Amino acid sequence: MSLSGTHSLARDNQPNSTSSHNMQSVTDSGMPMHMFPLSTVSTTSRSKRKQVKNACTNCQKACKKCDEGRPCLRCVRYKCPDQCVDSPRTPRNKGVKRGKYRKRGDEKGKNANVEPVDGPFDGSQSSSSTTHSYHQQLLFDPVSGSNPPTMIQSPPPLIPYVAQSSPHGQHTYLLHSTAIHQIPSPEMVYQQQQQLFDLATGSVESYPPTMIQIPSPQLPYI
DNA sequence: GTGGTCGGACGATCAATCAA
DNA sequence: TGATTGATCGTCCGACCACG
Repeated sequence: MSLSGTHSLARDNQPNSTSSHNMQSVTDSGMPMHMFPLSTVSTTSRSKRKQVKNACTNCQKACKKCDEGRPCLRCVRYKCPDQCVDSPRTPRNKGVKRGKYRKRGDEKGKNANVEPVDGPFDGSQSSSSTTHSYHQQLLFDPVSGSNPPTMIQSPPPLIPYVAQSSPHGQHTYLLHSTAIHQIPSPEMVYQQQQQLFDLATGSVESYPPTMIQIPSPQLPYI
C-alpha cells in the first residue's frame, strides 16, 4: 500500500536485523522475540499475525503497527495522542460476480481440514477473530519449572510475560491472555489479565487483571 | 544510530455461491 | 438458511534510504 503524505511518526516497532537486546527480531504478532518464554517458541514455526481492526491514521500512514487503544501506543510515544483517530474505511463493492466454487477438499495435496497440532487451544487459529484463546500463550509449568512440549498460541501483542507461580498445583499452567494497555505515563503500564490452563481438565480460568510496570529500556514498543 | 518511506505479504472481512 | 468460498480491503513487516 502506499499512502502518500508526510508524517512524523515512523520509528516504532521497527524490527532490527542487528538484534540488540531490546530491538531484535519481532514476531508476527508484533512481539519482540525476547519477550517470548524461552523455549516455547520454535524458530521455525510462524505464529499468525494479529491485526487490529482499525489502525489510527498515523499508523496507517506510516504502515506501522497500531493497537486497539486510543490513543495508541505509537501516538503516545510520539506525543500526538490528540491525532490518534481511527482511519476511515471504504465500503466494499457489491454485485461482484464470481465463478464456480471449488471445494477445498478437492485440491490435491492440500488438507481440507487441518487439525490443531497440539494443545487444547490450537483450534482457535481460525480466521474468525472474535475469540478467547487466540492470543494465549503458555508461560511455564510451576510444578516442573519447565514449559510443556506443546504450546501453540500466538503470543499477545506487545505484552511481555510475567512469570508467576500457579495456585493450582500440578498440571496447571499460567497463561497469558489478551491484554489491554493503558498509557497513564511514559513508562507505560499494561493491564494484563491472567488465565490458568489446567492440563488435566482442559479448563481455563481467568483471573482479575493486574497492572505491571515496564521499565522504559524494556518497552516492547520501540 | 536514529528516523522516514513504502513494496508487498498476509490477515480480516464480507458478499456471492453452494449444499442440505 | 447456514456454511463455504473467494475477492477485496486493510494492516504492518521488513528492507532500504536519508540524515545528523
